[in-house]
Amino acid sequence: MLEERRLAVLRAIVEDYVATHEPVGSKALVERHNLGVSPATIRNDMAALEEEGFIAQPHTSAGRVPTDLGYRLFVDRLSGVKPLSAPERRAIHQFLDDAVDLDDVMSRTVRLLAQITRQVALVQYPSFTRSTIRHVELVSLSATRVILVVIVDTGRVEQRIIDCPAALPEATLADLRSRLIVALAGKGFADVPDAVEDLEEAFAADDRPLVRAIVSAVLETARERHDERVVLGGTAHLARYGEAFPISIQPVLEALEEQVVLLRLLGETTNLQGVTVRIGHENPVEGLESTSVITAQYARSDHPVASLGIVGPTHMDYPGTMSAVHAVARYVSRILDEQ
Amino acid sequence: MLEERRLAVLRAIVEDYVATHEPVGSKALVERHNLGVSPATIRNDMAALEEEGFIAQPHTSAGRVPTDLGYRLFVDRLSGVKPLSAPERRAIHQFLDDAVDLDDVMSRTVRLLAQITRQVALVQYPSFTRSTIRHVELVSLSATRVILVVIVDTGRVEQRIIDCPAALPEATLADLRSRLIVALAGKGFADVPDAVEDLEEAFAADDRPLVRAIVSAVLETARERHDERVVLGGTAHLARYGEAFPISIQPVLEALEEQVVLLRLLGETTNLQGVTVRIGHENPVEGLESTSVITAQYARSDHPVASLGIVGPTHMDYPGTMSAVHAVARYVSRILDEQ
DNA sequence: TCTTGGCACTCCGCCTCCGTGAGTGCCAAG
DNA sequence: CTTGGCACTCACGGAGGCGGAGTGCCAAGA
Repeated sequence: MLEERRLAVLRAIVEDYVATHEPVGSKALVERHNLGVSPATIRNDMAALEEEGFIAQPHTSAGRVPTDLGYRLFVDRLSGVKPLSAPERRAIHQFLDDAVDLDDVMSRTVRLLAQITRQVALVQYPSFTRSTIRHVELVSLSATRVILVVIVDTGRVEQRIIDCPAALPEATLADLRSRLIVALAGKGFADVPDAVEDLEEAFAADDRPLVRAIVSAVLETARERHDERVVLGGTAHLARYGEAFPISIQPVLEALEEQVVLLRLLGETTNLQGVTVRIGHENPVEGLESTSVITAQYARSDHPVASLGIVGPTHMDYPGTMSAVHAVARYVSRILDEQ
Repeated sequence: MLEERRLAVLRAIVEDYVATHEPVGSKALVERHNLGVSPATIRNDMAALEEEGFIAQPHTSAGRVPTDLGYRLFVDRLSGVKPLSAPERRAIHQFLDDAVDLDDVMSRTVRLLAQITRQVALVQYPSFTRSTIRHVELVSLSATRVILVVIVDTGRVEQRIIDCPAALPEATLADLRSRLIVALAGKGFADVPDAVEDLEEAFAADDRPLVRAIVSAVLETARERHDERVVLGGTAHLARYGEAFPISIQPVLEALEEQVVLLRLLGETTNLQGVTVRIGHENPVEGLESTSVITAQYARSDHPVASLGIVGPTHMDYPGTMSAVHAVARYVSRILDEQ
């Protein structure tokens, strides 16, 4: 009961601070939320909460501001699920249903997510490594150049141009193509090395260097996490918080320019009801200490294939943003299944 | 002689303002540049320059700041070419020589350009419409689904999945594939409609709906300026100018999110020694009134295929940035020719 | 043991005021 | 046309002075 009110106070502080971006005091708190006690009582609770590290004062005789720990507790135990508004649902449908191909789905998703959350949005392309190969094609461009095309069940297509060490007979190419298809179709990317291992032996000694060149290109395509492509959108939202943003937005923009960083943000997804929240210093990335990242995985045929999410200031509307991210991820999964 | 000194004064004002980002006064001017006359004389020149609209005062009794018109005159008549420094040249080589494929060239170029100019960089993918088709491939995924792959001489590969109205016999597909290759190889995209026009007639009536579906996909690929893809980098540089940036960076970030806007910026390239400069209000885009855009075309086999460039505040180092953009464009052309 | 009103205290934010100095325009003399 | 002199303007920065929001503590009441 005592403990309970303290949590209610923390919740109220988070909600008010997110709404106003200003330190919140005891008096304002009892006025806006009917807590049924006096400001003095609240002050006692606040002192306790501060002692425990959930809130802090920017300076003496100012109101309180939630700490990262405070937001964490809020997200874990205090925030209910805020259902999306009807217009938001409609926006999701309208936006994504018109997508014509995978590129389109990805770019529409990132714009959609940025728009409804009013934050920076990240969307990762379906991962190769978690997908299966649908088809492999070899097309000769010239005597010594071949283009390798790999088609994956999520709709992704990856190509790579191969320079052969010597002229490549059409017959050999045709043979290799059909063998590759047999060896790889339906396989996951992790299985590629095993699948192509013995391929070379089926060919005459003369052809082997050529075959080897092509096989190694296939292997590289599988190994190289070329797949891990992330699209970014809504960076303009960062500039919305003039001085209100804890620090300069420059380090944030810099961090977001690095594909590696984006992957790291989306990568480590520990599932909490499908949505992961990383708050402030919990982020594994330098420059994003004063931002929170909310991500969710999306799936194809119930197998997770990649993640999407948003980056925003720690003082964001967690319930609303979490359900938006969740909803978009689910809807993207549905779109992928339809195709 | 009189006219000449006035221009020298304008040049000095632009140079000082670009260096300091602070309004420049008559006294500081004679101190830093040896103009051989007294501040009072400079003041007369300044009054004349202001009258003509080349400079302005932020407020009474402040120094002068160049106007868009002033920068324009500076760029057109006053700025010499500033050669790149050795480290910059080296950076260009190191950065771009390692590129393995077109995607890699594009992403390296945008990072390079952002790094050496310290501005936001834009790089457009080689345009389909200005390229010729090297190869066309049709691969069946299932009975009714085919993937169309178009390979272009700049190294770009575009694919599209086609849903056929009925099952597609392998023989028909093979026939169509070879006819398409004959009809399209070596053609420019503008010629595609003519080239495929009569294709349908070679097939049996039963097959025609299928053929038509595929041909129209080919046409769409050619028509749709899907090609016009632009990559963006270095947005963090926008945040460098804290309050120094004329206005908020938000509208700039917003404008740069729109692919259409990026294309417009890169599109209208009126050649001035290979480099185009658009200053402040000369920009055809809302939100970029206080930025300048510097672009250059790059080529493959001496035919321009696309543009690249940078966006920065109007008070930028024009000579240095122009030669950087120019140099990178030329080097990208060279890389494309090598492949 | 918890709650509450009272009270003194702190300190940020904001306003005003004023001095300083950089910069200007004008003018008359060279 | 150039130059030094001069009066004028105005942004900027620091000092000072409130006002008010917010706190912590305490003693009394439930």
